[in-house]
Amino acid sequence: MLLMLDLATYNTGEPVRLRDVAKRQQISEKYLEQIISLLNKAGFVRSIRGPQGGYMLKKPPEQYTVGMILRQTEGSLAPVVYDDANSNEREFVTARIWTQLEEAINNVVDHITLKDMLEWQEEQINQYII
Amino acid sequence: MLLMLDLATYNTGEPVRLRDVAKRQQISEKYLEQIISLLNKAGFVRSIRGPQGGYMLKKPPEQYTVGMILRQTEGSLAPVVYDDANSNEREFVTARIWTQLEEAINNVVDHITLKDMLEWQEEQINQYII
DNA sequence: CTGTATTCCTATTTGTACAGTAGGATAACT
DNA sequence: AGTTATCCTACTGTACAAATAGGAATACAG
Repeated sequence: MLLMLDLATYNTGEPVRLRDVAKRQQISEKYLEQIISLLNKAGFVRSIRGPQGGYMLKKPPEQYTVGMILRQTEGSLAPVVYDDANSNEREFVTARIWTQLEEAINNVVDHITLKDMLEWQEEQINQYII
Repeated sequence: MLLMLDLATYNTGEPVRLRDVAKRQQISEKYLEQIISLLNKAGFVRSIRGPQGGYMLKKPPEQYTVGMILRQTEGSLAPVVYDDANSNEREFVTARIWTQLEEAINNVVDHITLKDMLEWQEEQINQYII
């Protein structure tokens, strides 16, 4: 999440190195590698190898929702993965709760884009100035 | 959760033994002991020791929300516990997302009562008859 | 064409929270 | 007194995210 937000923040046309993201977000470079690998395979970012290489968002920030990103980097968004094989009588009622929760969660994360987050960052910076 | 639903289902005035809950819900009795201990300390159930003992809901099913129960049995409901100590600039934006998620989740679980779940159970049983 | 910077790949370790196990102490009914 | 149930506390297992580690592949710069 912070990784994608960082790429959006430095979305200048020049590729962004993981080393810089790691330094800014205080996350180990090795860990970022694994996360970005998923985002790369999902086609969310463009990677450029070698010196002056790095990563860039493929699309503008408003086209990435938090949901899209989390679904790639975490597995599912549901607090409990609903297992069809266990859909017996005993769990029918709890399954109904998980479904409602999943809908509520999706409704939040699918309506927040990277652009929204960039704007929140702006607001925060302005707070310090005033 | 299934434990409280079971107590609600067999809410006749007679105490319900954990052994019976364990058998019905296929959860180990020893595990149920630990869960009910939390619910007991929270004042949600009345316990009666000795032979013919067991547990009973203190209040009618419509006065227990899923949120109340989960907050006792699980720790917090938030997918990530928001740590004030880390509320620095870096996490300001993500904290805002967690807050929105928490609100959405609470909005779901605080509006489902044990009575609702009992009714869902009824619906399910009727399905099999028809 | 060589050296260096970066992504890429895969395996291993660690931390942690939830689920489950175990053994016995305490209380109350008959 | 003996049995039935709750009560208490400590330990074990397991699954998953977070983090670490070492090296292979690629591409630029001189």
